[in-house]
Parts: sequence; C-alpha cells; structure tokens
Amino acid sequence: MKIPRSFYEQSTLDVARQLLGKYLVRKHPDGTTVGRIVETEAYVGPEDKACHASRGRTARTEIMFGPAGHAYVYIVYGFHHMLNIVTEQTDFPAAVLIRAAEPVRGIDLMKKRRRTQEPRQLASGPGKLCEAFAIDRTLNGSDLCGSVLYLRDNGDATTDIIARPRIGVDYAGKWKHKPWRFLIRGNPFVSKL
DNA sequence: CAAGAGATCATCT
DNA sequence: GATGATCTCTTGA
Repeated sequence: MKIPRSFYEQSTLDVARQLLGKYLVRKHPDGTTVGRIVETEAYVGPEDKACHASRGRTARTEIMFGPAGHAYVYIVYGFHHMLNIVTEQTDFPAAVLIRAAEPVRGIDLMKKRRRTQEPRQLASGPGKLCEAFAIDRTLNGSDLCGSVLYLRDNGDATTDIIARPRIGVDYAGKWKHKPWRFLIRGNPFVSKL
C-alpha cells in the first residue's frame, strides 16, 4: 500500500528509521523503477547545524517548512541531486535524506542511466540513487501522496537497524556527531559501512 | 585497496 | 566570491 501523509508527519528520527525496508517507486515515461530503501539520514529543524534550514528560511529551504510528505530535491557540488522527504508539521523545517536503495524493478533502466552493470553501483549513495531513478529538480516540491514519486509499504518490517554519524557534515560542529544516519545491518547496497 | 584530486554550479554572503 | 547532505578516476603500495 502507498504510504499516507500521516506517516511523514511523525518525528523525523522515527520516519528515518521506519523508511528502511520501504519501497521507493518512480514512474517515468521510460519505465518504472523501484528500490528498497536501505540507508537514510535525518535533518532535524532550525537548531541542527547540518540542516539547510538552520541558516534560515530561504527560497531553497522553503519546501522544508511546508507540509510533510513532499520531496525536497537540490543539487550539491554542481553535479549531484539529493532526494529528501519533508517531515513533521508545517513551519517545522525537517527532512529525511534517502541515501541508498537496493534495486528491485527497472534494473536494466537503472544500468543504462548509471552506465554500469554493477548492481551495487546503481543506487548505493544519494547522488547515484537520484541518477538511477531519474530524480532531478523538476521533482522538487512533488507530493509523495501523488503518482509520479511515492513510497510503498509491503508489510515486511525491518528491525535490524544500526545508527551512525551522518556523512559529509564536518562543518556542523557538535551536530556532526549525532547518530542520525540509519542503515539496515549487513545490507550490501548501503553507501558505506 | 586507500587516499587524493578534480569536476562544476546553485545558493547565500 | 566561497562553499558544499558527492562521485569517479588516478595513483601508489
């Protein structure tokens, strides 16, 4: 079943943990791609120095202040798209970064987009995942309760979860140590251990 | 296999 | 004008 908005309105850390094992579905004219989420990161509110919204409410971060269950997509380092899911109530800026997924459907399409045959190289990182799923800024602000990009729950709950510090946020002072990166233990499709 | 550099641009100062 | 919520390729052991 498609995940309802109430799911995304929970606390960001809960959403980040519960997203593990859920299925990301992307409809596209070239075909549908589906992946099982195996790695996420939480970015929580105005206090969290690693969260973009901690530098204030701007045109770019506006989407994070909006209602839960929408996509926040932006570009880092001039190349790579990042897919985030907005959480919690309106006016509280928070989101979950989808960092890695295990390819499930549309694998040939992913191989073509990623220009590699290696299954583990298709979506084992936030930038790779966006390339494999054809996610770019045109999807910024999309409603995940719609039909172009959404998540499914197949009922197979994931319990074996581990937490680690987030990646690439050395500038965030004491916030860089928060164990807000979540992975499925032992899964070979994560970005790194 | 680990470490380092380069690529390249939207966003905010 | 500086800086990234990254990836890939090259180098060297």
